[in-house]
Amino acid sequence: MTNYLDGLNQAQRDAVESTEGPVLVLAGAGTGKTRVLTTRFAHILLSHRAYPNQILTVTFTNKAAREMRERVGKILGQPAEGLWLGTFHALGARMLRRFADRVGLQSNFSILDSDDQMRLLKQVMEAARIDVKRWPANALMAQIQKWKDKGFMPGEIPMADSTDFANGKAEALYRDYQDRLKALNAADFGDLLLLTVNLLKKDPEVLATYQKMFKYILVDEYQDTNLVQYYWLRLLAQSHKNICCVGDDDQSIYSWRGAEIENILKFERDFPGAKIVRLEANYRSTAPILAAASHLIAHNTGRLGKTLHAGRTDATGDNVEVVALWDSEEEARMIGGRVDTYRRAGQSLAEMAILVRAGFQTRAFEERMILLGIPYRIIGGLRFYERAEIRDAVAYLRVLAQPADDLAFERIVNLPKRGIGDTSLRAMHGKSRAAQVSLYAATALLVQEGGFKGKLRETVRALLQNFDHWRAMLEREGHVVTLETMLDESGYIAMWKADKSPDAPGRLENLKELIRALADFESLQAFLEHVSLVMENEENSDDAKLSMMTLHGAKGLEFDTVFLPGWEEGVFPNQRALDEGGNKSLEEERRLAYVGITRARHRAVITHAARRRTYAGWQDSIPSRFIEELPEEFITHTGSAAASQQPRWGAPVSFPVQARAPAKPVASSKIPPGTRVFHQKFGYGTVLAAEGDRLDIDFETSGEKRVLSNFVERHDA
DNA sequence: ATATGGGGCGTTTTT
DNA sequence: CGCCCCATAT
Repeated sequence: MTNYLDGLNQAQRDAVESTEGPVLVLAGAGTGKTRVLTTRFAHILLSHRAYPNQILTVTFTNKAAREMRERVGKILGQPAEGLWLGTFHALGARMLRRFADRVGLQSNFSILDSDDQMRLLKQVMEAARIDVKRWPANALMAQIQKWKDKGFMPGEIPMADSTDFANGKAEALYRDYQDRLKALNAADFGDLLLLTVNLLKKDPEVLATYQKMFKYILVDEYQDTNLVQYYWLRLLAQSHKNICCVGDDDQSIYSWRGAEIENILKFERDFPGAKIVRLEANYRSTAPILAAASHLIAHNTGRLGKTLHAGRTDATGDNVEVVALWDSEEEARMIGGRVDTYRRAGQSLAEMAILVRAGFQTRAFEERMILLGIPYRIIGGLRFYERAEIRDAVAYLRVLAQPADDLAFERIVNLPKRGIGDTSLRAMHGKSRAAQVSLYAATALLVQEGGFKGKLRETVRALLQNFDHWRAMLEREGHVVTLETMLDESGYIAMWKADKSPDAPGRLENLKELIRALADFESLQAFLEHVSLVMENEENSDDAKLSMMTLHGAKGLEFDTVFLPGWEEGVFPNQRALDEGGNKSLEEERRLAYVGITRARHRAVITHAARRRTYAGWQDSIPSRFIEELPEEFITHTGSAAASQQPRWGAPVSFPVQARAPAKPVASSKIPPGTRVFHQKFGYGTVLAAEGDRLDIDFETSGEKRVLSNFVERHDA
């Protein structure tokens, strides 16, 4: 029974066995973080320190939660059930449902997705007569989310976090928005945490319930927690203080979502007497890959400091490749070719991945793979439940489960088209406001009072009758049959069958899939919870496919071969991030690069192109500064656009550990107009003008371009 | 009430 | 470039 501890190294074992008191495990990439977490969980159980439901285990993604659940089950030798194991949001929802009445909700409240949120907010803004042209709703949404991330309820916004949005009305709009949510018996994603923390703060009984219950708390990816999540953990851990947070400050990549890297940096202060365990032996990657990643991340400041070393003896391997290409199409061709080559050499497609900075980048590769006949899968693209047809079907279910859900009702009231248009909807809204009831109830009232005319009246009456009928059916025959019947009788299925567009069959297929999935749940309620919080692209993932995903989506995964395309200034590091967050964002981009490289076990291929196709033609680009930050001795430079006559690419690096290296305007002043220069991508040219760190250069082969000064070398005659 | 077309936009990352 | 939103015509 103790063999689960075998095969752990000293540090890992320490992390597993230090069960009492606060523990921070600093786990570098590939150092067995998940293994430590799951083993620790099993250890607590098997040493009889707690029952399964007395351990709270929090992860960031559903994927991680699922994996934990599986691995724990394996150690225990039986499926792990009744656990408090899940994402912050799922666990928050669970607590909130139990005590919903204490925050003014009913326990069957709906969870809104971002689309619903936006529509609701727009309605709120309209009602407040805000000029939506001047003050865009998405900006306010972002602001509200930021407030929620920090744990502020309306009326609690400190001066420092106020905004001049809509002439200072933002906070009032936030309050309106929350009021509307409550009236709809709904919560948005942020509420799942915000309202729960508020509840724990304000209600000693609830707090005591959970504090007593959770003897042990395990937290994955602690570096990505934001303030509410931190409050949530601190409140729950206050009694037993057995909290173990696992994280890696070098992999903190969610600051845009409110993650506070500070949380991990100040753990010792928040939990006095905390023990710190460092996991530094990497068992995943070859020495060159580790060296590349370590060298790169060393350019960041303010790290807790960890030194990854190879934990395996067979860690030799090929250098990390940096491939310079002429344009983005060649990049796609080249990577497609490599994938094909490796596949023919016997490597499984399942062991290869293309990791991009932003979702749209996968498109070029998709086209290429289709052409080559290489099966691929996009991970984290449109999630299943975000597809229109799924959201429509779910909206039907929401109305069924909760008639007060106006947003769902509005979505399907005229879908398929029934002739219930704007005018009718406006009448319903009017009645709803006047009678202080939901849209659904207001519509029923209108029908009773003879509010609709002629054919419309019959249509509306029929729709309401249908819902009564389906609701009765739900009682009698269960949710699966009901959904099938409802989609059929409402005409929704017929609508797609009549649709001639090429994706209609796929949508029908998705609906079938939804019905199949529904069968796995014992209640409609449980299913709706799953759909809004958990449901992902659950492809039949048995056949080997090449994976494509964003770097964010790749965190926690590993592959034999990893392709990292688009390492160009503006793309990666991303221009927006740079514009918005300056050096702080640059460091986060660098961490993202670190995450990318460390996904690779044996082979990492970084590429960059000199010209990239954008929506409006071609755009020139220069190599990412991150490329210069890699250790030359572990890098091999190749590619059609690499300067073959140059012994080393990007040779003179004059800024050793400077984070914002290329921003130095010094270099350009040294290169006056008229100077003949050489650029790695564009070849020889003459400087036309110098401006800050940028040079306008007339290249002999490619014409006029603006480039960063430190990418050119002087070539005075 | 719906269909059609022009115009204006925007592209980071996710629970 | 393609998408979404809005205004106008039927």
